[in-house]
Amino acid sequence: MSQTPLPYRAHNHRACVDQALADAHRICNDAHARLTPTRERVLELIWQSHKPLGAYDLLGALAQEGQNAAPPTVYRALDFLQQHGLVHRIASLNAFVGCAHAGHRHTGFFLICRACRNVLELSAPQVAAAVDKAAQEEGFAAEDTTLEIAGLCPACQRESDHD
Amino acid sequence: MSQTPLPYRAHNHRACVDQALADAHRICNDAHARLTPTRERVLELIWQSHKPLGAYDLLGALAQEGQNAAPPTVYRALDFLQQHGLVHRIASLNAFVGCAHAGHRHTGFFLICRACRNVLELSAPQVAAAVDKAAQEEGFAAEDTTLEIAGLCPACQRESDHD
DNA sequence: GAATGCGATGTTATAATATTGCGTTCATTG
DNA sequence: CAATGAACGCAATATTATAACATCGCATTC
Repeated sequence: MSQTPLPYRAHNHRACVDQALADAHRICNDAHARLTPTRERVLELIWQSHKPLGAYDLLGALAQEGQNAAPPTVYRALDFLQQHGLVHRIASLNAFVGCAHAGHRHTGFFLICRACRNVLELSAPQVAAAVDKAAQEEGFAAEDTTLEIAGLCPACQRESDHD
Repeated sequence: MSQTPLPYRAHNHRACVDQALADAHRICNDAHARLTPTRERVLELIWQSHKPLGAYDLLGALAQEGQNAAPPTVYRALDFLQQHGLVHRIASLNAFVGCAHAGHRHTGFFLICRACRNVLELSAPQVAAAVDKAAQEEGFAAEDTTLEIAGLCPACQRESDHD
């Protein structure tokens, strides 16, 4: 784990995918959950892309590989992966990304570049704390937080300066 | 209808809807935008419900009133209302709510009760600040923030205690 | 008053996303 | 090995959203 490489930073992508898969195996093993071939393949596709993938993107990729998959196949795999904290759903995009902190408790939080479509997952305790505090002041019992920030990543800001 | 409680607080609902419509008229007037009958009716339906309404809920309501509306009619009205800050889209629900702070600059932020489905919109500067800070630390230029918190409102927490 | 431009609306079709239900297969365990 | 339950295949359908193009009404201008 540690040192998780990020979209905005060059990294050895193959290694990063392998690491994610290895983590997933470990996590599922510990949870007595079955990381079946389809589930693993879906997770791998998501990590390979490193950008949010829609369910039907995944479906298309599986179809190309000869797996005769229907929508439920993909949605079930995604449900499983979400339940085990291996992927996140980005509500504002109807798409899925690999979880950068699988296995850790965290309130994820996403920076979504509208230009290059990369997504950076942060785990910012001070943000989570501010949110919890605001909720508590209303007597609200928070269970699940969706926090997605669209904008421009550093690289794409430079790009748009050139115009 | 009647007596639909404003999220977590009793209030005169008819007056609350009227107020929202009056505000909307003023805001559109100031912006030289046309709050046409369909747009106004959609906004009114949203406020009357006081809970998130889906586009097809609205479509159904319009149909019942004899308006022969197709999906684009509703989506266009919703686009207009969003652009003028009169409604918000709740990404995690694919639904729409009236904006509680129309006309004010704000980064909205929603507490969504999973039991009664009421939504409370907050404008919490300290949360917005924490989010901006975290984004800036990554060099990310934030443009649009989606912050939606699902959980249980105070009333529904008491309900579930009774079980 | 005809011509023009333009925002709003109507209409049809279709795209994109997601779920239900049911029967079958397969791994595990007793 | 039989029973169990999770996972999967498959067909159909539900839900959410957009594209493309025609039309209407109204203000401006000639």
